[in-house]
Amino acid sequence: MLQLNYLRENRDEAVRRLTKKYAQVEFIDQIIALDADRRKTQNQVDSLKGEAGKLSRQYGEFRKANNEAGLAQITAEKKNIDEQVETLSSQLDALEEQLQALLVQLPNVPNDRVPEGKTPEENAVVFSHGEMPNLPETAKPHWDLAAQYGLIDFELGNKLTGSGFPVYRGQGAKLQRALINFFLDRATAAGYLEVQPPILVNKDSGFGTGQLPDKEGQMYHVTVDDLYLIPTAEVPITNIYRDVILKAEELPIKNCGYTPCFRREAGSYGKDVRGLNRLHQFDKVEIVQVQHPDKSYEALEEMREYVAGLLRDLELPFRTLLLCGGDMSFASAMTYDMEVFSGAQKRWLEVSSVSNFETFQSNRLKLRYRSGSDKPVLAHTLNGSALALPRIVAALLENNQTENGIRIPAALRPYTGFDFIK
RNA sequence: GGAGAAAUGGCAGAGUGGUCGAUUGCGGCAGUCUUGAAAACUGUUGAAGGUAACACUUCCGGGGGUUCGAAUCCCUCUUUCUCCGCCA
Repeated sequence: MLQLNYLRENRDEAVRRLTKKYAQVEFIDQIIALDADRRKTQNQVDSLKGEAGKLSRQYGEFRKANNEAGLAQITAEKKNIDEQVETLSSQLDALEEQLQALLVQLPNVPNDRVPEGKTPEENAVVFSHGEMPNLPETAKPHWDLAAQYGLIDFELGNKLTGSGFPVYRGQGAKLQRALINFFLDRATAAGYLEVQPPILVNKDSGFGTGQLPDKEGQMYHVTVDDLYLIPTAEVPITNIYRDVILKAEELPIKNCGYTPCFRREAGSYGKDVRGLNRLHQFDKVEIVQVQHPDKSYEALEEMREYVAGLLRDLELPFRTLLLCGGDMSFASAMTYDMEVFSGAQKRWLEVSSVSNFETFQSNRLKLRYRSGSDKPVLAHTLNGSALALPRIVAALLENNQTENGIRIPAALRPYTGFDFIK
C-alpha cells in the first residue's frame, strides 16, 4: 500500500510512475481529495471530543460542590456534543472506508529503471549465461522422461486430489528432497536464517504482503477456519515482522525457508500447464530480506546474483529479465525474473522472481526500524525464489537426458547420492 | 472438546469508575564522575492521527455496551496458562 504522504506530496510523480504500470491513476486525485476531507473531519471530531472531556471533568467538580444546576447544564451540553460527534464519526468512518478501498487498489510505483511495456515480450533481457543444450530431435519432454523413469506420476495425483498435484516417487522424490536441502544449505551459507513457518495463514497475513484483497481468487481458502494456504513462503516469513519496530542495527534481516506452495491458477490452460510447468502445489525455497531503504537496491542485486549462482551450479542455461511495468506484480517496485531454458520443450521457464517492494509491504505490515531515539521509519522488504522446484526439475530432466539415463549435476550429487537417474 | 484463571508500555509488574498514556523496577538513551570502563548519581525513554510548531484526539488483547466519565463494570471473540478428555 502506498503511503498517503507520498501521494499527497508527490502527486505528479506518482501519476507518471503508475502510468507505467497501467494503474488507475485517476484514483490518485480521488484519494488526495478524500484524505483532505478525512483530515478536516478528523479535526472536527477531535476538538469536539476535547470539549466533551473538559465537560466530564467539570461534571465531577460540580457534583462535589452539589451544583445541581451546573450538572443539568453539562448533561445538556454533553448530549449536544455527543450527537455531533456521532454524526461526524460516521462520516469519518465512511471517508476512511472509501479512502482505504481506493488505496488498496493502487499498485506500487515502479522504480525509474523499470522499462516501459505492457506484455512479457517487452521485458528487458539483462543477462544470459550458459550454452543452449544441444539435444537430438528425439529428445523427450520432461513428462515423458518422468514416466519413463518412474519419477513423477501425474495421473495418480489426479486420483488423489486433482490435476496439478503430482506424486513424486523413487528417484523423483529423492531429487525433490535433494534440491530442497541444496537450496537451504546454500541460503544458510549466504547468511539467511532458516525458518519453518506455518503454511496456513490468516487474513491479516494475506493482507500484509499484498495477496489480499488483490489476489483472493488465487489462494485456496479454508473457509471453516477462515485461513489461506500460502501461495509462497514470502507470506508467513515476511509477516513474522508485521507490527515490529526493529533497531536500525538489526538490519538487514535475512530469512529463508522451504515450504510447499499452493496456487489455484484459475484461468491457466494449454501448454503452460503441461507436466511440471504449472502446478497447484509445488515446493519452493524462498529468501526474504528486510532492509534499510538506502541499501535495498544493493540487496536486490545481491539477491539476483545469489540466485544466478544457484543456476550456474545446477549447470542450467538461464537468462535474467528486468520486468517491464505492465508485467510486474502489484506490490513490486522492481523485479528480476530468472528463466531457465528447458531443452526439449524449447522454451524458457520462469524459476525465480526477485523483487524489491520498498515500503509497499512494510506500510501494510507496519514494519519499521528506528535509529537511536528517532521516530520509527518504514523498512524495505525484498524477496526471491531460491528456487522453485518444478521447473528446475523439468529443465534438469530435459537438458541432461542421455541414452544411459539422466545425468545429475555435480553440485547436487552429494544430496541425491546418485549420479544418474536410471 | 469440558472446567477454571489470565491478557497493561522492550521486559517484569502496580493500578477495580474521575486530570492515568498509566506508580515502580529492569532494560535503552543522554549527562555527571573516570585516562577509559564498571559502579553510583541525575535526567530522559510507547505508538498513531494532527499541527509550521504547539494544542488536541485515539490506543491498557480484538469488537460491542453501561456511564457525564472506563485500563478499571457488563457482553462477546481471540489468545495464553492450569486441570480433564482426545490425539500425531
